This record gives sequence, structure tokens and C-alpha cells, in this order.
Amino acid sequence: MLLANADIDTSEALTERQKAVLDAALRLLVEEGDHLTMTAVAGRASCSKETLYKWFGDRDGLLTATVQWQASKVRVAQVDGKGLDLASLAASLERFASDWLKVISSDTSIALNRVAVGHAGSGKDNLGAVVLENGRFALAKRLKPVLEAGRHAGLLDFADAETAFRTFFGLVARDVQIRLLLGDRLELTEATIGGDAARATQQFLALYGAKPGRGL
Amino acid sequence: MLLANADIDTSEALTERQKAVLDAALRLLVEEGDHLTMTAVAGRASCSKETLYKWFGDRDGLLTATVQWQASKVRVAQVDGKGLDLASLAASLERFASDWLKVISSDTSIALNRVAVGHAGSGKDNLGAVVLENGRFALAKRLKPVLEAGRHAGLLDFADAETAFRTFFGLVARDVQIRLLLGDRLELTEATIGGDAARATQQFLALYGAKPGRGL
DNA sequence: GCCGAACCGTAACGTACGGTACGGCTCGCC
DNA sequence: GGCGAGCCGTACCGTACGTTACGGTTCGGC
Repeated sequence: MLLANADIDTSEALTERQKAVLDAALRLLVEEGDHLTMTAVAGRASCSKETLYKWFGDRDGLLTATVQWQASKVRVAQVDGKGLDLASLAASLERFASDWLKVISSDTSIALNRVAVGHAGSGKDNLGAVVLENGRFALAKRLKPVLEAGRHAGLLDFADAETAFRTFFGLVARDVQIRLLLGDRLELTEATIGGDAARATQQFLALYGAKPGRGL
Repeated sequence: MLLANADIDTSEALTERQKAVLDAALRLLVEEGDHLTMTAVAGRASCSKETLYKWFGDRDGLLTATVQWQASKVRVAQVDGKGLDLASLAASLERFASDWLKVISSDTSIALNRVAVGHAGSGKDNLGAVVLENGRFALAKRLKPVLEAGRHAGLLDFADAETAFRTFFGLVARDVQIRLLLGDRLELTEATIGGDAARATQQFLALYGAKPGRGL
């Protein structure tokens, strides 16, 4: 398993001022990508470089703190499955799908993922792990209970929740994230996202919906 | 539509020596990611920096040439659908899925995509477009005729080939590519890839296989 | 055998940027 | 009112690297 404990609450004693600085860094990250310089961050945040280095150690530390700071904010909404029937299950799934599509198509997410991908493999920091843990893995942690509840209520039929989740993930995200990361202009309007979420949900239910006498 | 014409044959008059240099650059790219320096490439390729600049203009030119050089090599195998029945269609799809998984999990593809993602949004070059065109879009171009053939043979039922393709793409790739790009250690053995390809194919056929009286 | 073109190896230049140092300001505290 | 901590602004340092320049070598053509 990659990554030690990147999902522990990461707002570890950040002062308001520090959060403001990280917000500035984040904005700059969205605008300039990995090109941001310490000087630019200091300028944008109206703080001195000395402070930056005192608070965050070095450039990587600042980057990591920024990514964690944002990552801790983007958790997809919790949806719990009380009184589950097929309609509410479908609604929950659709909600997850829609939220997820909105997240991965947001400027912030794209910028963060770009930086994290760029840094992955250089071993220097673990931005990739942070992003992964707060993105894909956090989503799984939220969604799996819903799937389990659906199975328990006899609405879903699957052997392995992980596999089912990954299928759902694939049906929702398809080629969207990689295309956006690679710079493809993919206009995702509210409407398209809604349609895609509904389609993905229907397809998932077609594959995993419990129908008497069904394999796979 | 993003990207002008990155899929025109890109081996445009490259001498053997130049190809060798690009291969060296490619190896370095896999090893060091975007950290590669002109000096390092020159060293690895046993050529002078002057030559590098003469041939490729500048660093971005070298990077672009390297990416194009590799991209032009990784096309997934052509599969044409002659005498189509359900078994051969499934076999074709499975083959595509398997090939694609092998591609996106290869060191080279990961390195290339990382660099391209890192450069996307900086506007400076269009590595992202090149990778996209030779990856996801090339795959679509190869696969769609198969899907159309399947539909024509009454084996598949879909309204829009693009949508069907994207669903297949999602079922095959799921979270694999983004996890790999973000540095997750995801062991993809020959066996898992085979299994995933089969599963994705079965799921796709379950969704789009022509059965009398089926909507969606 | 001579010439020029292409290329190698290396040295040199300029700059951008990470990181550090320091003087001055503000402000809570005694 | 004095004092020290924390921070701002800025100047400064060192280095890595993109880019250029140049002397030396190889080699095909005459």
C-alpha cells in the first residue's frame, strides 16, 4: 500500500493567516501550475519568503501543504443509505457520480492532479499519494457502504465491493479525467454532467442490479 | 477540436542517428521524468548539445520530438472484423482491452503521460495533444469500426459509437491510469490484465449486446 | 591530399529561482 | 515606555540549467 497516513486530518493547527497563504498558493497553482515560484507566492500572499520557509520548510513542503489544504476541502458529500429502495439507491449513486464529475472537472482539481502527477515518480514528495487518498480512495470509502447497503437490501448483487466500485468509477469517469489532464478542452456543463451521471448509474445497475438468477 | 494534425505520420525524415538520439532521450525520460537536462541527453546519446539544438530547436522541441517518436510506435494492433460472430467480436474487444491495459501500464507510457500532463496548461507546447491523439483517440479510431461492424452484424446495439466507445474505455481503464500516473504501485501481471480484459468485455457486451427488445 | 560540412566535447554565458540574511515595523507584554 | 517575538520587504548568494560559442576530429567529394 502506497502512502503512510495522508488521510489523517490535515488541517493540523493551521492559523487563519496560514490558510490565507495556502489559498494564495492554491490560486497561483491553478493559474501557473508547477511554475509557481516562492517569490510569486510570497508576493501574492503578501508575506515574506522567510515566513514561507519558516512555516513550510521548503518548496516541496509548501506544495504539499497546499495540496493537503485543498484536498481536505473537496471530500464528496456523504450519502448514507437509510430506508433503501431502488429509487433512493439510484439517486445516491447518481449524486456520487455527479459530484465526482464536478470535482474532477474543476480547475482546482485539474491543477492539483497535474502537479501531483508531475511530481510522482521523482520520489521527492508524495503529492500523488495525498491526491489519491483524498480523491479516488476517499470516494471509495464513501461509496462502498452504500454499495454494501444496496447488497444487503437485496438491490445489488456483487461478490467484491472493490471490484464493483471500480466498475462504477470507470463508468462515471471514462476518459474524462485523463483528457482534461492532458489539456483537452472538454466542456462539461451542468446538463452533460447530469446526463452522464444518470447514464453511468443506469449502466451500473444494469450490471450489478440484483435480478433473480444472475451471474457476474 | 483540440490539436491540429498530430496524427500525421511523424517519422518525418528522421535519420537513424536522430532516432537513436531520441531513443536515448526517451530512456532518460522514463528514468528521470521531466528532470532530464539537455546535457544529460547529449551525454547519454553521445552527441553534442549543439547538435541537439540544431536538430530540435530547443528543449521543448526535443521533448516534443521524443514524445512523437515514441507515440508513433505504440499504436494498438489493428483488428479487423471479418466474418463476425459473437465469439470473434468478444475476442477482438478482449484483445483491444488487453493491449490497452498493457500500454497504459508500461513504464514508457506512464513517463510520457506524466510529462505531457505536467506540460499541459502551460500553453508552451502541445505534448498533451500529441499523447491524446496517439493514445485515446487512436484507440477510438481503431475500435469504432469494430463496434460498427458488430452493430451491422446485429451483435451490438447502440445509438452512438462514440458513447459506446467511451463506455468500453471506462470499463477497461477504470481507475488504473490515474492511479499509475499518481504513483500508486499497481501490479498488473499478465494474468490480471487478461482477467480485467475479459471482465470489461463481458460487461460491455452485457450493456450493449443486442438482445431482442433492449433500450438504452 | 585538400576542403568544407557535420558533428563531438567542452567551456562559457546569462538567468531564473531556491534558499538565506538582515533591517525595519507592529504589537502584545511587562 | 522598553522589549522581544513575529513578520514584511528586499537584497543577496549559490547553483542548476538552457543556450551559445568554439576548437578539434571525421569523412565524403573533388
